[in-house]
Amino acid sequence: MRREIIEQKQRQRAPSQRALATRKRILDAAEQVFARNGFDGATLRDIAAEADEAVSLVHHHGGGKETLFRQVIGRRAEELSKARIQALELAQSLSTNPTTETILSAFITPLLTNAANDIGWQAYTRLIAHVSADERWRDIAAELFDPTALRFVDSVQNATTQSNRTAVAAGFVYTISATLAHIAAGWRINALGEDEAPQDNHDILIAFCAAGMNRLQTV
Amino acid sequence: MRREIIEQKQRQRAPSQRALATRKRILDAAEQVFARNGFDGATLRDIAAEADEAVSLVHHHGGGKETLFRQVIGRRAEELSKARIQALELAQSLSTNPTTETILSAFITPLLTNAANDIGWQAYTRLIAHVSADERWRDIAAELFDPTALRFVDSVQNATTQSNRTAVAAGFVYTISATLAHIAAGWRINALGEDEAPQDNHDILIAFCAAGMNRLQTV
DNA sequence: GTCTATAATGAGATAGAC
DNA sequence: GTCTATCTCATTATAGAC
Repeated sequence: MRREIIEQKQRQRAPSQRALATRKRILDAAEQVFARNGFDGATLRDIAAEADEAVSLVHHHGGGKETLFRQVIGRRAEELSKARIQALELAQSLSTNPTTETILSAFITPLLTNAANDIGWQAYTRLIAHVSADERWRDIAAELFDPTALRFVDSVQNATTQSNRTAVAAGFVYTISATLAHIAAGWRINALGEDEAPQDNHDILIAFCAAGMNRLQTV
Repeated sequence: MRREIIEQKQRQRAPSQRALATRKRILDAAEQVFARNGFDGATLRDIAAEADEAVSLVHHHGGGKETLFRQVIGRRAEELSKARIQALELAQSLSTNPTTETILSAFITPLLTNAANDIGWQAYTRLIAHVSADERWRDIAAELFDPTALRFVDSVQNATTQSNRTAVAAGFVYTISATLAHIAAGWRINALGEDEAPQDNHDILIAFCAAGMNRLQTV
């Protein structure tokens, strides 16, 4: 019947459980491989192997390499932003003037906590590092991460009574950068610390960044 | 004559001026392209186009993609290390107890000054960022950058009378990370600062990192 | 949706004349 | 050293049977 055909175009049949599971496994695999090798270093074959699926299925669910990358980035972005905003609002409800340290902690801790417990989030963190470091993904950062980041920059500017907004923004980018190094460059910290202890201490990171921020008041 | 053939193997004819110039142009081009696109994103064809040379010449002088990459990294490493050590020793000669800020400035300023005046050094800075962020180049960092970095970690540990060496190493890695962000992520700083002014202020960076370091005394 | 097969492209590397 | 031509392989992407 004609009508059925038209309806199919408008509202496709809901995906089966198996299809959804396949799709999830492909996105999970892509997350791992992109995080490990970067966008250019990753291949659809690697991803297919990691997911134990056919290459063409990766293409089918992913919609091409770049679309797949953007899907993977987008998948956890909203959850992360919500957790950050929620932590910020909690801090603001507890004090009318939260400290710089408290604000930065609200930004950093949700990501670090997720990453500590879940290899997917751990990979996602490295993905954010790739996006943050490569201007080619500027639009992704602008769409998915900047709105939240701007709220935090506002709050920090408020907390430090800093009139130079660009300085605050710079400090915030340094903070983001240090956070990603904290997670992804543990090998370098161990090399320079001449120590095998993989000390994953959030407090050191947050103290470092908050002190740096506060110092900018007087620059 | 047999003897001539043997001599050729031992001591090859010195390269011509033209060959040296070609080689330099290829290394310069590789520096730009690797910095722009990363190791995986760069192609020998891009490099050849940038150098305006044949692809096979890139291969000839570069010795393959990875060797070329290592050559480019190695080319400026010694000069950078010397400038850093020299700045450190100067600071130490002026004061028996140089401040954290002075020490970090000795590490950061040579690179930033070079990068401000020379597009080759600017590209090189982004290359260091790639090497620092990717564990796959761990051996390069260990060989070319860690010896100098270790001297600075020692000095900072001394200046901050910090017993927890891993904390100092962590702070130092955060500092390196922030420095690279300072140079490579100006676009992000502008986005979050809601400002077009490309404020390249070294003082902000150094103040931020030194304050962060000093804060670690009490963590 | 799934899978096999294959197209189409672009990559790094090399051969050999000059 | 230089340059043209080419090899070989891995890549993304698609076609079409089930």
